[in-house]
Amino acid sequence: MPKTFFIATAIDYTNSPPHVGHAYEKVLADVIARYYRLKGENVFFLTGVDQHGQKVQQSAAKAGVPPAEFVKGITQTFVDLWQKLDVRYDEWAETTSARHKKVVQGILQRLFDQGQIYKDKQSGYYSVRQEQFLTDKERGADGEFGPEWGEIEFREEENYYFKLSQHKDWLLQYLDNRADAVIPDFRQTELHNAVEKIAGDLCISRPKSRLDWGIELPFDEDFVTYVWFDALTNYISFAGYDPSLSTFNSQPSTFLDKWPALQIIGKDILVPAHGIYWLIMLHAIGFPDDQVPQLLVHGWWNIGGAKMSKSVGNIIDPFALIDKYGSDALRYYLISDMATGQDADFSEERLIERHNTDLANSLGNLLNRTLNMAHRYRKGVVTKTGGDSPLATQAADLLRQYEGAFERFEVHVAIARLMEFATTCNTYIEMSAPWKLAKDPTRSEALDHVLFVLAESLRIIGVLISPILPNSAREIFYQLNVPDEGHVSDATWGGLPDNHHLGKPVPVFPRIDTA
RNA sequence: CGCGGGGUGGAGCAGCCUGGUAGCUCGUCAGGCUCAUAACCUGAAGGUCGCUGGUUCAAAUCCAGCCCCCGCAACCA
Repeated sequence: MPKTFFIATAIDYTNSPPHVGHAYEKVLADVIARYYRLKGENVFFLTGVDQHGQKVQQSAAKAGVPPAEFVKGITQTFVDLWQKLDVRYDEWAETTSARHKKVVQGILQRLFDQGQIYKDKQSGYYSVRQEQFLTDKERGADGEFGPEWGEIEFREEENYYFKLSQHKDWLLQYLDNRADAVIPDFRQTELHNAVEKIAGDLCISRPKSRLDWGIELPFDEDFVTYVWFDALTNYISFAGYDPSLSTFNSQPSTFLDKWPALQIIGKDILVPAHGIYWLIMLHAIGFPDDQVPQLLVHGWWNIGGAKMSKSVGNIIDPFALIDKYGSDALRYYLISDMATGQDADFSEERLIERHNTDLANSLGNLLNRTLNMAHRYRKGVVTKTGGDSPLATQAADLLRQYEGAFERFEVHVAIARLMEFATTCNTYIEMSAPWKLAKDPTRSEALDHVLFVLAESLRIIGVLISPILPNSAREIFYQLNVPDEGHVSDATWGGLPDNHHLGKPVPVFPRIDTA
């Protein structure tokens, strides 16, 4: 059985509904997942929600409903969004599920038994409002804690700690030995620098007296697990990991077939959550180095150069965009207009521009004019002729560059190459001027050649654009009257049969009018 | 001396890892075409690739120093 390509996104926090940033990460994962499916690989795409924790407990209390009920409502908005955006995942992670709880507790118990978790007493200044201990890092320039922390009191509290610092050297060595542990590489540099500064251990519990919306520690019923061992564990608990089997190789084959994952996360949760805590957790429970997941770190959508944030109130609602422009238009904008790993600036005008320029004017119009000419001059039937076409060579180059870009997760580059090919086809039409050939009976074969070659080019574009625009690709196939292609090998020249009857042209990407 | 990112024609960006005539979209100007979604194609104007040094036959790209902008408490991808 072939190895499964496992791709996971961060799980979203169910404290508030999704914004366009959430949408980006899931669409990026979906596009990559669809690309691997197109390559014929088994794909396991995992995404979901993080439902526990303080903020949820607070928000629920504020809304006057129990946390479980509150979380259910927010979770549904995420599910609805993925449905609307055609994000097709294979497994859905919810941290309140019994299945997940069992794995979290199993892992905690094992680490506790191994002496990796210990109890300790912490005392210091504590912010009641923020529900956290404050360190000197939180002090302002004047040496005092600022008003944002509210009431400050001195407090003593017992908690459980995970021996994080014990694994620091391992993590440094792992990062040194694997250049692509984190993509892009500057993020790996950032992580490496952060790891070198690891000083203390990791607090992994909260006393129930101040937080009870979480998973109870298996060895102490007075505490719940704090976010790290709860949320991060989802990547293995929903993939079939069995915590009762202590060695990695004894894990069930359903798990071993999938793992390790490619994990897509935002730049804010690389350090320390995923880059440090998660990787060390896996190492501590016995995952060998070659089974440590690769982290693909993406940037942020800013608004006019400023960070998108609730407090500023510049959150972009993805539902409104889908209702206005459609799922494919939003998917196209998000994926094409951001260089993977970098930040980008979100603007609705830009979304419209990219849609009109690339999809309507270039690709959509190419399909439309090709089908129109085929119907006008040849009653919709295209005939194979001898002779090579420059487009065949270009298509082969395109495929090679497209695949190369995807292997590096530079989806924006793959899209750019696709659009360049569409432009090449448009230029080809100008050069060969089919409308002139049609008037000259002696050039009949040349006309057949041009029309056939264009239809074949469009078929290939349809295949290659399907991971990004699943719905539009289907429409393109329908109008070309070819099967809904399912494999990247269909993107090689020569797939279109002779005497092929093309469908009727209907604009696939109507221009978005702003006037 | 904290960490990281960015500084490329009027605007927005790619290229930088793996040095070799500076590319894309929008905008402007001129032309062409008429199959097409007022779409398409060609050409032109417009850039000291933040600054200063260095390496090299050759630097936007590598190295050093400097300047400016952004992010690194929380909400949060």
